[in-house]
Amino acid sequence: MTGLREKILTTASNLFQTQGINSTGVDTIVAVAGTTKMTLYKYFGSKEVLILEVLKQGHLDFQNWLNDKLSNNTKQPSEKLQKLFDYIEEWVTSPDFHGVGFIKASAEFPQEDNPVHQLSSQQSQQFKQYIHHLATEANIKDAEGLSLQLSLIFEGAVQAEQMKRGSGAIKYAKTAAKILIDGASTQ
Amino acid sequence: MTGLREKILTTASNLFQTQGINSTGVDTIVAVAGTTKMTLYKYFGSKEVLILEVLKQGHLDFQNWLNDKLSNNTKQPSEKLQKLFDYIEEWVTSPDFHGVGFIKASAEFPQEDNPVHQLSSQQSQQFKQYIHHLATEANIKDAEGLSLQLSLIFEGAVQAEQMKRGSGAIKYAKTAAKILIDGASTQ
DNA sequence: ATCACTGTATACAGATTAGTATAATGATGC
DNA sequence: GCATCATTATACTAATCTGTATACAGTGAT
Repeated sequence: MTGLREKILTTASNLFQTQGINSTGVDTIVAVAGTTKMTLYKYFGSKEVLILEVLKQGHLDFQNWLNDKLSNNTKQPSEKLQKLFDYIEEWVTSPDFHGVGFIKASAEFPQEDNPVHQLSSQQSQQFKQYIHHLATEANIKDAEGLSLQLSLIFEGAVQAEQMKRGSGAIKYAKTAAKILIDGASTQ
Repeated sequence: MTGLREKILTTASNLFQTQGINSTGVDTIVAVAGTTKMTLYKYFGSKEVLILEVLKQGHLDFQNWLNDKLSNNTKQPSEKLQKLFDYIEEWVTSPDFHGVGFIKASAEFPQEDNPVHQLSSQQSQQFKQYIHHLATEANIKDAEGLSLQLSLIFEGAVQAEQMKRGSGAIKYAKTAAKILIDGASTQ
């Protein structure tokens, strides 16, 4: 049971979030994680691989958490959509919230042929599709439009919350989501 | 009439947008701008100063453009709010749109004590206040809430449009804005 | 005890970065 | 013709970065 790989992953995730990805050197990561570069490069062949793994892990954690919450606490499909932003608020305001990786990563790696950009773009679409899935299950007519709008609000709120913690942006995002969902439901 | 300072500014702005700020070296900027580092450092004391000037210029350009559009094409205050996102769409889809600086900058410089982060955070707030001003003039009751929601949608749409050009995100943002404005108006 | 394995420690290579020092160029005005 | 000024060209420093090479320490199994 090594645990070192995970230690490096979470350390890198935190540093990327607080210092930025490009501004965080490999030396800093191993120093904070309490290991050496040799070990890091054994588990992750390059810094780029490490970045990709951090993104994958963060996305997986979020999706699993959200899916569990919705599965356990709601029964009807329409309820899932309604409560979506309640759980997003819970996630964003939780003390161990360390940002949404793909939003920052796409800003730091804007070139479309870059693997990091491609993964974060893909994750962004994946999240939008998840909302789309919830919307169609809830019998929303314009599921495509609503899911795009809700993902816009999500990204905007996370961006705002990242920019200034405790700004309350997520609260207004929640009410905006409710309005848009109601509007799309009675159509 | 030098023009060199402006040439460096616009070149840097384009490169920051397409390649990222941290990924764009000073050597690249002067090479593309067709000048030398000596000249760049004469006009801008450091790369950080250059970044700040690029942000200031971009924000100024956007605000002037938007303000002129609203002043010339609308008469009643409520009309301004209604047409806000029409002009934002025009701005975002224009061929010389090179992104919204403060959104990317805050992602690349997440540390709150960083001057670049502070400026971009300040510009984000300034834009929100501008919407707040439009909302109060239009006699919106919860102007604070609506302006926050609209700025969320704005940032989300720009983020999405930056991530994938021509994604159509701005179209759905526009209808979302209309719904939220109407909801806040009849309250 | 020896072997295999994981991780440490440290030094280094090679590339890239921001920023500076110095000399040369070219145009303008007097 | 001469001085002034902005700009260029080029070389350099010093720091930082990713990634690697090498020698060493500890641990567990047989």
